[in-house]
Amino acid sequence: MDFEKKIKESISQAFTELFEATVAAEDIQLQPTRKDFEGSVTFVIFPYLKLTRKKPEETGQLLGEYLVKNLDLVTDFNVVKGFLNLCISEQTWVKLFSQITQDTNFGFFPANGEKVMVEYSSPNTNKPLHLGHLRNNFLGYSVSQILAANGYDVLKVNLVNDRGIHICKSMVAYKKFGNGETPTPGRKGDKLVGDFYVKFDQEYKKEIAELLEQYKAENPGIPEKELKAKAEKEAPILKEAQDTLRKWEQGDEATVTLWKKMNSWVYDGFDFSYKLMGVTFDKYYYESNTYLLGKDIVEEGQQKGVFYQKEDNSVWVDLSEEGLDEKLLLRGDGTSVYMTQDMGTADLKFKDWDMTKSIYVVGNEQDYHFKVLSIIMKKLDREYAEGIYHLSYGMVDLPSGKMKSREGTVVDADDLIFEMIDTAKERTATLGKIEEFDNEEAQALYRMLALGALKYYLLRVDPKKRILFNPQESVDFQGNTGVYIQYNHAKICAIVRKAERDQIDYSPAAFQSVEQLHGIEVDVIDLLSKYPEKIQEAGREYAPSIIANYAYELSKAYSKFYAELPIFGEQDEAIKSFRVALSKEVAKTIEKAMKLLGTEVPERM
RNA sequence: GGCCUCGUAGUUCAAUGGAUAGAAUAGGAGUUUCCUAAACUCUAGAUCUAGGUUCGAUUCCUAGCGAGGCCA
Repeated sequence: MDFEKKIKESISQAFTELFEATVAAEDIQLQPTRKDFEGSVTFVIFPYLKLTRKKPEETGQLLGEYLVKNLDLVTDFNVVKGFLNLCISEQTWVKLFSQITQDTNFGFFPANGEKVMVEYSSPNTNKPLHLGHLRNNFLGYSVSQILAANGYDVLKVNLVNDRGIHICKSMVAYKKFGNGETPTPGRKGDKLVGDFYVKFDQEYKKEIAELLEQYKAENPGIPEKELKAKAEKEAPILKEAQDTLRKWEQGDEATVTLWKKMNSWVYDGFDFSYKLMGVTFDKYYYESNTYLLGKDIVEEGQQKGVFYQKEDNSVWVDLSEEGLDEKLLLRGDGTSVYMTQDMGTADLKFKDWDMTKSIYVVGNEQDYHFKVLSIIMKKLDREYAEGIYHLSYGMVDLPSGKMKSREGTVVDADDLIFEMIDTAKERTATLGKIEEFDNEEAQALYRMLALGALKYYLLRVDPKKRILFNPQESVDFQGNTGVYIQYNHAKICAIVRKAERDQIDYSPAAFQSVEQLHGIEVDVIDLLSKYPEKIQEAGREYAPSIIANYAYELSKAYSKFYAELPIFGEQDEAIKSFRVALSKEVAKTIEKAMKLLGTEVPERM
């Protein structure tokens, strides 16, 4: 912010002149003044007492006097203990606000020439998307938007886990029980395939139980645990799935054809869900193309002496220097592990997109995995390794505990969104504010509100923390919610429409003469001016929650302004113009911030 | 067992080492001849425990307790 820089410079100057001490302007930290005290900006004196060799109150007094004398924009000050609170002139606020309104790129940073890749979603193709995926998708999409606003060239990618034993399980169950079923409008492809995955598990459990009885009869005296483990390995349907996987790897035509068919059903289902939730990707990767990558890197690591081979030919990396243990990179029989693949994919990504940062939006159960991946790529001197960042997020749990797709306790993504849309519809109907909407407009609004509520709910929380989701009461439409923010936008749109109708000029020229501001107006300008900092902070921390909380704070400040101060009832034309302009700027900022969260805002609601 | 993350009002979330720990919700009390009451105002309510570093700790360090996760 412009005037804060001036204050810092002046404080630095004051230290030289008053105390013969050197304090660099850029090292000086200012913070917002607490609401209970007079002033807008606060300088904390405590850390400098050794330099000034005076009591905090005295130091504050001297600095305060200096600033008032030397800086026009500081009109007054007060000192409370070690805190110097500064009052900023109202002309300064009006000027600052006027600059903001004229900056068409406010909150967007120019291209910085750096590329970044954000990998998110990364679903398995054996089941539909659920609540946990929603958190992932919203986070990934939002972080991409935030980084783009910070000037990065962002590529959003989805690495689909389309092969492996899980999809083979669905295939086996489909072959056995599918009767040639195909997706229908009422049963999307991902749901259909997911149902067969569940069916597989049911059959598998049945077979285990049967086998266990048989083994128990045959082997009296052997502990049940052992027998059960054996049954789990020997169940015919599992064998069949493993056999299917082998056939797939050998390129067996019938197997590959069925695999392709079932996956294509799933992709159609996912496309629908992604569209519904409003997320997009620039590029897809498929594990069926990447799962064999990485073996050459293992070799490279051995040659460089970073990895080593054990007697059974397995390859390992020793991470004890980093406080971790040894990690397997290639099995004795030469087959890959997940890490092998991820190493290969990391190189592939870099070849495709030459990025300085590579963000992986993946749940926190993989913290260890990504820690290791990042260390390994550094050991291999990959230039992008420093930029690897695991955006780790906590699970979304239900009151009943963890969601388990096999046990049917998942909250399905589509279902949840549709329920939210219904809730939005009901609430809107109760309020009866949109009678003039046609059906299409109404549907668009319901969707906007539903997704606004849901996205805000999942994004306002620090990603690291796990979320307890109570389907009955969690996502609200009142209070600290996405809908509250959207509501403020709609209210402002009504103001702006009226201003246009009344032909009110709210350009800077019309309000530059304003000399007196209400405290709430200063608060709103102050918040508006902080928008760019918040964008930077959110980009630095990969934290949409910072944007979400900011959007709420701004809305709340505006709401208070709206309730307490008249706009069109104001007699002074300049003030009236100013208040319209202030409203308009808040709406613009809300819209921008919400867009970074992947959320749209309505003009009426 | 080893390692990682989290622990703040009844509940869901905030707080670059700064002042009297903010919101929302649920509870209590109010506000609509005035621009959208999905709102606003007032009220009551919390830092897991014990040490340490610091002028100052929700924040950093150590130990413990509790929740979740990862690795065998």
